[in-house]
Amino acid sequence: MKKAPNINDLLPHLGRMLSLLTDAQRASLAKAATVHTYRKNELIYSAGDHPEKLYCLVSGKVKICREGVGLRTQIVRVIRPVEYFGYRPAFVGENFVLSALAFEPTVIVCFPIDMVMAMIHENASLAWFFMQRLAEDLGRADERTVTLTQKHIRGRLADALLFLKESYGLEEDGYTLSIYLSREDLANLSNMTTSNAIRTLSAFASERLVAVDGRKIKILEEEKLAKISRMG
Amino acid sequence: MKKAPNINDLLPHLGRMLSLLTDAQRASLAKAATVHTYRKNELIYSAGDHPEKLYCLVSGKVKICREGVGLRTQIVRVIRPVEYFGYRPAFVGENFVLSALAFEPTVIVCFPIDMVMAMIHENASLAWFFMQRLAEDLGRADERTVTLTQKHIRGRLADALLFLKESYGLEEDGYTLSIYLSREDLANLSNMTTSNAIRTLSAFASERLVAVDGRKIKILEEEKLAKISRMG
DNA sequence: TTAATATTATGTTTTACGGCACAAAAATAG
DNA sequence: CTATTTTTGTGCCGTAAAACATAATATTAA
Repeated sequence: MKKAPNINDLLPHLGRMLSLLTDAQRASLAKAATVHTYRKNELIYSAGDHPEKLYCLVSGKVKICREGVGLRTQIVRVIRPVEYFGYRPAFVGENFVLSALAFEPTVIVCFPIDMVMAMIHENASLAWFFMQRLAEDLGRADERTVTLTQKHIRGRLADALLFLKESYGLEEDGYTLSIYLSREDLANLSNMTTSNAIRTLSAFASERLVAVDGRKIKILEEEKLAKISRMG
Repeated sequence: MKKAPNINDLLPHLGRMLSLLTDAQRASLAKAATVHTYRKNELIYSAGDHPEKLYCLVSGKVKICREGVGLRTQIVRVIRPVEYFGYRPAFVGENFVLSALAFEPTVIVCFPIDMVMAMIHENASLAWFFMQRLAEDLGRADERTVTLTQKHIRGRLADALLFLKESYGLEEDGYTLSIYLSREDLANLSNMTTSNAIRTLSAFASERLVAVDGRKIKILEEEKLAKISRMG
């Protein structure tokens, strides 16, 4: 039963951000909102683009990536429903530094970022909302830097697996990660080569820490993975 | 001519943050403000502490550090006058994750963070001020992760040197970094061992990219350092 | 002053991990 | 269905950088 995405249907599902607005503000935003759907691996925005929109992920999964030295891609963070993203560069008058891509079929609602910023300037609650998001992201970014620079391969992969569990949760069986990603994505998330992601994941599988079936990954020994992550 | 730090003398030097406040707000903050001086390497706050203050660096230099795996320290960012710091954890109800230490003799003005947060909730301009700081820091943090994970030692050290120039500037001669730090600090900033920081700095010196005299570092070939940084 | 400690410097060894080559399997196209 | 491309899986090799060892200086303390 597929329905065409309709803004008015989606508005009730955009989290508590809208509830922080005055009725007038909410009405203007709703009027200016647009809905977009993306296919697997489709680009949402690209590093270098001028930011015009505030993005809200309604359904699907999104990765925020950075091209590093010599085309080496890093997955910097991931977005789950219902989260807002893509606002940081606009706040500081920069173009996008990171790119956003859909992991899987995805629906996004966009608002004009200038309109949102104008509202932030006259609505401290709204400002507070985005401050908290930024503060959370900054905390995670600092954490991530230490993980990626100081932990060894096993620690980094264990970290990535637990991070995916935290971010997107498990399927009904209580074990299987509900995101299926390629070994390459897994490598980009844990800052290693694809070969090493494959190798290390196999090692985890033979140690019965995880069970792997294609792109399906079951987390069998969360505690032991957490320990590996802590030890480096 | 040494004068005891006096709050009323310092208030005019706390940047434009105070100008965003109402007269009443500014008066309350001024009343509650405290001044603190720190000696070289003295701890300002420590990871795990409960955040109670907003810190404003009036004079001196401060490093924000993180203890990683097995006591390995990273310098995550540095603070220059007049910058505010130490507010992120309070915004998200966490304890400090990072520690702050004085690089050199330092004067700091503190405000009760609860009072500041209350003002943020009713003053969108103030909120906007901190949002911008967070957005800038987040951008730098993402950038830094790529640098530290993907660049080789020479690139990372070149990066650190240019970063120090950006952050604290040069002395009157137009070459000498105005911050003098130990090789260990330099290593912690560029995520390498002290030995490698020493070795690589010596290499830069023999290539006439920098001139080193103890802890005094002259940047001779900024362009070439920038190139080394870009190349990885 | 001498002693003790911290910092800087350099050489040697070890190793984690990237790079590469090449199958095997799976997905996609024609 | 077969052909082509993409993804996954393994093995081997080279090397960047950590680990370790040990001086040679500074710096601080006594």
